[in-house]
Amino acid sequence: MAKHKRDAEATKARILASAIALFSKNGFDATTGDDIAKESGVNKALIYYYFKNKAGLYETVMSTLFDSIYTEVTKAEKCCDSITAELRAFIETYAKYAQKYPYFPALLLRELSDSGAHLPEMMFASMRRLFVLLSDILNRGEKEGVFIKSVPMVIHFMIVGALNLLVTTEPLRVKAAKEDTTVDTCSECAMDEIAEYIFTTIKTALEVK
Amino acid sequence: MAKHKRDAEATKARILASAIALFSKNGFDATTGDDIAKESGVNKALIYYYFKNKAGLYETVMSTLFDSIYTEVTKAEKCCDSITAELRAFIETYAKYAQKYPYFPALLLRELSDSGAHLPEMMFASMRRLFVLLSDILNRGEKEGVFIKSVPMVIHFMIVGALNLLVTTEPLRVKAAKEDTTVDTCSECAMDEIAEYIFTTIKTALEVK
Amino acid sequence: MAKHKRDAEATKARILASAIALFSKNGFDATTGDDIAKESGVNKALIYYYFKNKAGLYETVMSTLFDSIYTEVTKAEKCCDSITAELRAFIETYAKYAQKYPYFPALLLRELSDSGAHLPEMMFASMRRLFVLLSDILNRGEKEGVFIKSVPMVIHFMIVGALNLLVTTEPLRVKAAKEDTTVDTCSECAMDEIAEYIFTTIKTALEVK
Amino acid sequence: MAKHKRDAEATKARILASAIALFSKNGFDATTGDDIAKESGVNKALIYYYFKNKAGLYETVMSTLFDSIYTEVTKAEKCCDSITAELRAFIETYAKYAQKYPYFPALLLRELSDSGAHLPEMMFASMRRLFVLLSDILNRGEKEGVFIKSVPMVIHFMIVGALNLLVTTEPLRVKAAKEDTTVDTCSECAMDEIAEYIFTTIKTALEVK
DNA sequence: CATGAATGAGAGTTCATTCAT
DNA sequence: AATGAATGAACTCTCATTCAT
Repeated sequence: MAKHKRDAEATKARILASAIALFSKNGFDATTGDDIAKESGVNKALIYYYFKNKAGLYETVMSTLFDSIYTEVTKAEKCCDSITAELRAFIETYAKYAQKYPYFPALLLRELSDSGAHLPEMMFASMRRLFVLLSDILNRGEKEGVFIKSVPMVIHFMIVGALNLLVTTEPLRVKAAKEDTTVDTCSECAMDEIAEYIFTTIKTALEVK
Repeated sequence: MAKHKRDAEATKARILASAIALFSKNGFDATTGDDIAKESGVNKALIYYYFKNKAGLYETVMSTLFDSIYTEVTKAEKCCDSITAELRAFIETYAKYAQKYPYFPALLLRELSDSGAHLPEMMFASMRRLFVLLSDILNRGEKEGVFIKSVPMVIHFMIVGALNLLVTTEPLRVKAAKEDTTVDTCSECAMDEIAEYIFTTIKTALEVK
Repeated sequence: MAKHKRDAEATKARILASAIALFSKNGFDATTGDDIAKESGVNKALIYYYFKNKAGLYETVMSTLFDSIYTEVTKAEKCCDSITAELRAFIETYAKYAQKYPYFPALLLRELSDSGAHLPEMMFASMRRLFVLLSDILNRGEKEGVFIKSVPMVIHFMIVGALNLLVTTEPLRVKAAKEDTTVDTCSECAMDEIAEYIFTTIKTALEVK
Repeated sequence: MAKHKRDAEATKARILASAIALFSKNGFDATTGDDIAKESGVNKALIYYYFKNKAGLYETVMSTLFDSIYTEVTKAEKCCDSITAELRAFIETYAKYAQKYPYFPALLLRELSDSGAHLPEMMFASMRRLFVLLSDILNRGEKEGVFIKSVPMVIHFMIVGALNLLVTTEPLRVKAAKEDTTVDTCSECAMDEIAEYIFTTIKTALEVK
């Protein structure tokens, strides 16, 4: 009779995993409680038991993802001996993450396109933490005479904006390439090549000659 | 309430204007027919009379905006005598447009974050036209020996991605600046300064020395 | 500019014709003003100009049909020299009419299945007139010693009920015949053969031997 | 209002019962979800919880009724020792059923008047099963030399058509009797008398003399 | 006579959420 | 911890009908 063993943590995790997948595929509004229940194989009411309500579940989803990317980027950054290498690590890691969890850029864009209306504090803080990481690299570079004086916020958005768009538009770009071969939409570029190219571009622009 | 004047074009335009505003503020799902009717002061059924259904209205909204930006960018580009000036015009005009219609980047991001699931053909075509414009500038620059060989798609997304994010995150960045003064989120940067800075950055990266 | 000549009668007739066709195909509820307007090529508002409202149009449709069948049956009946021939004429004419205007039985059944809730007086009177015709035949036959004493209402419904059902179920019976050849659904019976068979059956049952 | 007991079967049955009553009184289109909800005392959304949608509920209603009548007629038929008695049992049972569930003929007529446009397979099959029953009686009668060769489909419709019309028109006939006493609309005939009369008529017509 | 524009009322359906077990 | 039953509030869309020209 008992369909599922009474393992609170496991159940909660299953709900969360399904929620991540569905929210990123369809967005907040288009994802229903029934969808999540079905996908995770639990009863709908359990979602409310564990996460209070839909918004609460969404918050948890977003924090989980942000924490995860922050952790990875921080880790990657440490193991470098030059500022330039740190910059490359930042871009590479973000790119890898965006590729590994392709739903993350989608969620991020969606969230930002709301002007952060629903953006809870925790998410907001997580986003800032990521920016501070890059900002710090650029500032140290400037002090050490490696980089010229820059506007980190803009550089950050050039990197992150480009990576997010490249990931989310991939299917579109492939489609475009098939329909019109005269325009190169970078439909066959690998993510690490792209990351390297962005790194080179930014480096060229900022480097003290 | 006030029975309305029987001016089809005006009424249709009022509906469209309200729809642009509301879709961009709240997105497709969170904008209801009642919202649009109230905002535009018309009877809800009229929306269906003129636009068949909600999706039809949305499509019209998006095409209108894309046509509009394409027209503006094309116009601006013509009046230049150097390739570099053309690049500057492209970036400046896009920035101006994003500022003039702050809902546009929001809608664009939202649409792209769907991987073009709902993206109708017309919108897709419009997006590509815009990219072709920049791609052409970069390619001509390369031929004339002004620019090094580049990957236009990535450059395009660095420009457009940054501008979109800067516009949509503005309120967030202002908020962040108030809470934490140690990190500069470019909260007081003017849009034309930002455009100029992005132009300089890209130019520096691409210019043949 | 003027799409249609201003011929009141013609326009009214076009509306009526379309209404007959559509009401019979889809019933009262499922037929919309827009349907009728489109089918008849006139503006929707004109329907209200000529027929007050949807119910009014429906009434007119039904009276028109009933008058028409009553006229035909009366005409047919006159040209006979024996009571039995009159009975045959009644059945034959009803059958012919039902075949010629296959929507009529449909409308009639639909109307009756409402227990006459919407049935306006005029229609009710028309229906009764038809029955009186048959009732009179049977009564005279009884007086003249040709027919046994009968219950005209039941005989009437045996005739009319069978004919109506045979007409309306024709497509169904054809379909059934294709799917299962072991049961004969009279799918290839001609309407006049059916009429003759019903006549024979009733005659055999009522005839004084 | 009164929060309801959590008895799924009972609730479902209440919805079904109300739906049977309302669909037959007002037809498919004129019966609203609100009507059914109110009549059955449940929340409107529950209808969709149990029956998916309005059409699904309708289908269930029709199958229920058809199954029920088929069961009754089959049962009645078994307990007879002569073919003639079987015929009588068929007619009597159908008449009884039509009287017991006066909405059934109404629904049937309505459904047929659509030429089976919405008629789902199950209903179609049920209708055929009923006819096969009568067809079998007549064929066996013919083989045994009791009945002359007949056209079962027409006989079936004479019986069923008459019974359906007599039940559904009852209020109309009573009304007619009050308004005009010169025409006998069988307004005081009992259903079993009518059934007996139809049986006698058909028997007289088909019997080998 | 004829039309396009406009409206109000309601219909079917969905969904986040809660209750009872 | 887990579930099926139940609810209320919305939401999209339709349609009969009327208004203004």
